[in-house]
Amino acid sequence: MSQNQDNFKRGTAELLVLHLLMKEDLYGYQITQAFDEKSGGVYTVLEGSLYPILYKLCEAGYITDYVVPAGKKRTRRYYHIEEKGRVYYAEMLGEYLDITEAIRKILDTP
Amino acid sequence: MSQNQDNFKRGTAELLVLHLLMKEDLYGYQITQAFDEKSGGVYTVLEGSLYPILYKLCEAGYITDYVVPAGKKRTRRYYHIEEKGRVYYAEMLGEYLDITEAIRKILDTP
DNA sequence: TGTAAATACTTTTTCAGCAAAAGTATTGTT
DNA sequence: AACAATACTTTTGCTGAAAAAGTATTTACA
Repeated sequence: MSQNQDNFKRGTAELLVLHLLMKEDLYGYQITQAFDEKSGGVYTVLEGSLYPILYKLCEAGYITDYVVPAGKKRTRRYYHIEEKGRVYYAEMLGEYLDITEAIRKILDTP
Repeated sequence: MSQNQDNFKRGTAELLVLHLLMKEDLYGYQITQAFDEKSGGVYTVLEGSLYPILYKLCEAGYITDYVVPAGKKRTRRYYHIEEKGRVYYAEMLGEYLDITEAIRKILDTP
């Protein structure tokens, strides 16, 4: 991934995580997979980026987490979006759409 | 402008500056005005962001500059895009479109 | 059965883009 | 005369994310 693309992605991982959690509870590793699959391998979220986002969203009360056993010793930490998080998501999506629309206007592409 | 929108804009100012210069030579202050007008006041580039971008593009050989008198003591420093810059712009635009398309897919919006 | 790949999560370091802010000076407007 | 707009410059600080390295479990397969 190029330096430019890293910049263009900035801030969107948080938006996209919330979006995915709108549909169902997911655990960390599953989220990285979803990014990869849905984007056709174009959008990657590294673990070092994803987990801090999840921790931050938890602390802010936008999402909550719970642990489910997976195997004998392994656990999966699922994340669940709260109502507060849904409100925040809607707000953030609006801001994203406003900016991309402004960029589209400056580029004057249809 | 919200913190989120600041993030969503990241890297796009450089792309948009090059885009504006594709049509005509412009000087710094004029570029900040163009961002404002074209985006309907939504996308602002502060001078502290714009000028470093222009200097960097000059150093990289993507654009060149020349000074034109404006009044008795004032000058305007115009920026002109070079062929190398047009190539870089096309590349950068492709990267921008690829990422926004990937985001659109993850958001699964039409 | 052993070992490599995939799954699952964590932490640390580093860096680039940009807002914010403050400064300098000229020109136009009222 | 005073204020707003024009024109450019420099400094400081913040933040998101890449990169990288680490730990451990489970599955696939040779």
